[in-house]
Amino acid sequence: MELLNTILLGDCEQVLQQIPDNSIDLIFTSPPYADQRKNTYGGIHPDQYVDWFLPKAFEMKRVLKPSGSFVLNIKERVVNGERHTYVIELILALKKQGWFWTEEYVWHKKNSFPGKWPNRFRDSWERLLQFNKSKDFKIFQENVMIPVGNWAKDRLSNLSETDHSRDESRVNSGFGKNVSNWLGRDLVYPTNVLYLATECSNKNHSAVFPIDLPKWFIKLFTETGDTVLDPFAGSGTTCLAALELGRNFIGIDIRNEYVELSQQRVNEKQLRIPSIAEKQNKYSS
Amino acid sequence: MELLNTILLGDCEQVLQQIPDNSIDLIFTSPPYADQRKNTYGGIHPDQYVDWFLPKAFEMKRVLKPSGSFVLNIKERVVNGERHTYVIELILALKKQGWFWTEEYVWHKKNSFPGKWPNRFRDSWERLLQFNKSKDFKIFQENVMIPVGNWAKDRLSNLSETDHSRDESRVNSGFGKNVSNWLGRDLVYPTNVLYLATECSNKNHSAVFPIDLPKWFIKLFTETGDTVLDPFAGSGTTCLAALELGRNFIGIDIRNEYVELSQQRVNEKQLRIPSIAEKQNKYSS
DNA sequence: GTTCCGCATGAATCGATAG
DNA sequence: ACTATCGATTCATGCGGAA
Repeated sequence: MELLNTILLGDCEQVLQQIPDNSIDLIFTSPPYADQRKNTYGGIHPDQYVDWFLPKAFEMKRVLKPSGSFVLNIKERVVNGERHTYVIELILALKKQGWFWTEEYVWHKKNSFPGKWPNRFRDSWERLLQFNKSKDFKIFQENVMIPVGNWAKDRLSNLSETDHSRDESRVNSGFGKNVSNWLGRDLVYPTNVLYLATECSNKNHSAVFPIDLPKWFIKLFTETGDTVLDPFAGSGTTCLAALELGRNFIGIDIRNEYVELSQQRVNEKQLRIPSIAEKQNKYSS
Repeated sequence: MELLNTILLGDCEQVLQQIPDNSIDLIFTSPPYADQRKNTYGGIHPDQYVDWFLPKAFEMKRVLKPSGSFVLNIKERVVNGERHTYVIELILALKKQGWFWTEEYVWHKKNSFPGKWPNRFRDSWERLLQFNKSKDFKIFQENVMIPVGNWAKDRLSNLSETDHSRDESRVNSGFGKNVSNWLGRDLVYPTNVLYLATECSNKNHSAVFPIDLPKWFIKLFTETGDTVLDPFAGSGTTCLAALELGRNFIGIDIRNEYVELSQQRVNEKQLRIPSIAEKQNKYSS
């Protein structure tokens, strides 16, 4: 498939039609949040969000393998003093479309957006909704195992560590660590809460989620050589994660500048790490 | 009101009718989870959960003051390999009943229930749904402020500290700490994720949530002398929390052995801490 | 090379002001 | 009255520059 390892320009509802049935192993995406990035994305009104999303989800369901998973990163915004219901309505609508709602993971954000309001605190978590076509989906739980809880203790006793102050501790689900360093230690399974920080000090592009987020689900739900799709690719973080893990990727975005940015980030990565580029060639057709 | 500071026996749908309109400042409760505690509570089938809950919520809405809040601790269970939708359907139904869905807090459990399943990880979080009758509800955000985030940094640079390994730091929302120790330090507001442990070492009763959970919301949404209601009191943790914080409480449970247990726990607390008992007398009518 | 400090930067929300 | 825009608020992170 010549679409592999490219970023495609257009509305995913149309672009997805180029992709064959049952050809994708994992869809990981963070769609534009309702009415949120009005300036850059057109802005979907909360009341119309479900109707806007459903036809796209229909195509996603078609291209996903029966063994594949669909992970949706989303959070409803506050409208008129209360949480809007478009996300939970979307869950019900996707079920009606034939998806199984397998699980709801939580991304507990280390650094949430600051602010103070009279009736609420800072929003420090987002949903990661897992949907499946079949109850018999691929999963590789061992791939995301983490060192047993007392790692912070070991680390802090080693005084040569640079930044004692950053306590990633037991709530950290093993992100950003080279797990191979922990071979020989006891590994345990993580939970359905992922505790990690947003990457906010980016130079040009503002990734809305850290790369460790798609990486975690790519490791959990796919094998080397599988294909990952992000129909709302944005700055291309999902594609980059797939590339770094030796998976194929397909990205789609409706905004030309983001397609170019994603392609550029991916190209840089391929050049910078030849071993990955070689791997990549091996798996692309 | 002679009902104050008692645990009442019966189905809350009926018992609540004894309570006057607009007389409760906070409802904090963890209702029986669908089909979960079948042996001890009768067990409500997931598909009937909303219908079962709604008439009770109607009475709760009647007794709650317009300035009050209703906090519902709940989590949907897995049915047939996927998350059941009764909780999100309940949110929609409560909105239709006239409640505002102000916020969804997350309880991120430090120590979640152990176990291993082939298609999911341990469930490490629960929902804390905040509903209101009015958008102009009482809230005292200062009461739950926590020490500023660089706690770990300050602490770790002080090498005389005994327990470096206890990095509860910023994800800990101040639970279990005596905040008065932090006077003079900078305090910041917490987020909408509460990170605390379950209490697993109970003697006779199995509390489904730690006492710090109701305490946090009692401090946030009520003042001394206000009245807290738990219509599914269970082992009485909410009532105990209210008592310890100098609030009045009303507990309701349908199971006689739990009413007795709650009453016993409350009595012990009143005897053990005379100052609280005195306060209590002052505020009960 | 390390450590420390300062600073910009966010999937935000509310209330006031302006059209 | 209803919608659109703008300023104030707030804090963990990661970067760069300085000691």
